[in-house]
Amino acid sequence: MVGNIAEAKVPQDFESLRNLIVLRREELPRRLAQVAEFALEQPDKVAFGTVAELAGLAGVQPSTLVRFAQTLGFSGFSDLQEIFRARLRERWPDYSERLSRLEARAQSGGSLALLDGFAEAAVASLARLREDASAADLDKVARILADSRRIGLLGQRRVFAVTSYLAYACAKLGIETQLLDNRGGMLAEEARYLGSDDALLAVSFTPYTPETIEVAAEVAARGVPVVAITDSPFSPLTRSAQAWIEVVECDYGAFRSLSATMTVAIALAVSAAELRRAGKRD
Amino acid sequence: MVGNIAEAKVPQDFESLRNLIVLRREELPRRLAQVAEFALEQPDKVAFGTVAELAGLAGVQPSTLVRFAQTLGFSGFSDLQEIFRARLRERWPDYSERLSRLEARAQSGGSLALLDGFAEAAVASLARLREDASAADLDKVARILADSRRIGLLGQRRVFAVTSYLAYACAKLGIETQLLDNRGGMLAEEARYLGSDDALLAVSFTPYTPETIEVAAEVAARGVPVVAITDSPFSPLTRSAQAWIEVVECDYGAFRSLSATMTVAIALAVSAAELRRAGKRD
DNA sequence: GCGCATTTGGAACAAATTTTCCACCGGATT
DNA sequence: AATCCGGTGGAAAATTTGTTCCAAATGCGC
Repeated sequence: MVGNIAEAKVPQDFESLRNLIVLRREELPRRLAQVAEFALEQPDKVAFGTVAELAGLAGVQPSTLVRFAQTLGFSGFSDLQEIFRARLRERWPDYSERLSRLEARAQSGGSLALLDGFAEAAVASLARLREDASAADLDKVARILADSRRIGLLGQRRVFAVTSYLAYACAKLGIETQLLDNRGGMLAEEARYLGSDDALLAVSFTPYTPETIEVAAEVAARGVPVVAITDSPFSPLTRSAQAWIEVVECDYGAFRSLSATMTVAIALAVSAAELRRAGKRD
Repeated sequence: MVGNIAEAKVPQDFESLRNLIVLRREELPRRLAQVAEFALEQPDKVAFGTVAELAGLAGVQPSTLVRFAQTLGFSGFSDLQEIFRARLRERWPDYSERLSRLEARAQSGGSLALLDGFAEAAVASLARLREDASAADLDKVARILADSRRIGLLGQRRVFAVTSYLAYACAKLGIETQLLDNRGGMLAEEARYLGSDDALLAVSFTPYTPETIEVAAEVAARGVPVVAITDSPFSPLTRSAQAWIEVVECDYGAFRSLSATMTVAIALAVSAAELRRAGKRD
């Protein structure tokens, strides 16, 4: 007989697994207790190792590991290991899963549920942004923007909101901008006035708007510094850009959040303004 | 022959692996490129999954994964995977260490610190939104928007980003809109075309843009339903609006976040679209 | 439009890993 | 002191997993 029939349920997350192990530590036989200690001391190793490796590290036989898992109520060692792996994977509590659960709820109801969903997606995007943001990239982009006389702002369709917001913020910050808004279909002409002492900030996400890509490429070819905010290193924008920032937004339903992008945008604008002020003082 | 003999060396850490993949993305055949994108988008999954699982997720054959690894210079998929695992292992130094790193970079200044600050403000705004949002108000506004033939979108200066985003989203959702963008200073004239079977969604925050207030009042006086997103019950917009939603954004430095407002906006648009669809079915 | 080279899918194969099984050990009980 | 019983080690079995191979498909240049 393995384990105690009375034990309510097998733990599904690391927290409860840990509690269970601590609780039963006393009553476990010698070798199993040895495994218990090892597991709690080296959870990272447990997540990655094979049974044979871990058995070696813990100083027991492979079969003991399996027995240990079964004593805890798992069907085998693999099931137990999955919990250790999930712990590593879910650095911040699994957002994709929560989002899909929210999506289910939204079917049933009302605009509040929708709001919840979009808010959740926005928070997730922001969390991911803070986790992944690279200081080097941000500084590089801000530097280029700060050193330019005037900044062209290029973003069509969904991200036009971002560039128009930037146009407002930059105006407030005393940075000269030109919002390339494709008014009258004159995007290419609007971009023509950017010179090599100016800069272009291009924003585009999948599916990339062709005009944005083309104009960015054209401008870059003319020797104007181009920087970008985009969603993947494979984005066609990265070919034209001297520096770029990667922003991955989470979707909810058919719509993607814009919060992380807006946040990056405003941070860049303020950062560039500060660099300018610092530069002027010299 | 797999890969290019000339390629100097196989990457030993995630950073250089990432660079290599980005670099060679262009010249890779279709399926291998597909794997490349998947790998960079879901590095966590790659770290733990088996070849078969990952092949399923990436939408390719198991053999393609192996080929991908070999093309990059690894002997097989397992070698490649080891790098993804190492990344995950090193990523979790400690929880406390990560927190202090966040603190440290806030102190250190630079654009990362700014980004953190703005992200923090955005998250706070979103949290507050979810606390305070009233289902009744949301539903009422959505209802009015759903019942209108066409929606006028009014928002100047800082919140123009919100209305222009709404114009995009509504177009996608099949809702007819008119973006009142004050082009050529013709705001009042643009608004004149809204009739009593249309609706106006006005957005304005302190300090309220006078034109927005005036146009909203004028339109309301003509019997056009007006709804609003604003920041206080005392906002002048609430006088003209049949229903409104209160959104309080947090500032960081001199700039206020827009995340909560954008989130409310998109939720309203989708909600209105759903109500319309439900209505049409009757 | 034809032939070539490259890429792709899928199945077969080999290696590795997990799990099961059983004999043996050691301590407690009668 | 004999016996019983849970615990343990190790090896064998079963399963899973990574890799290789080859035929079909695809794209490309002539």
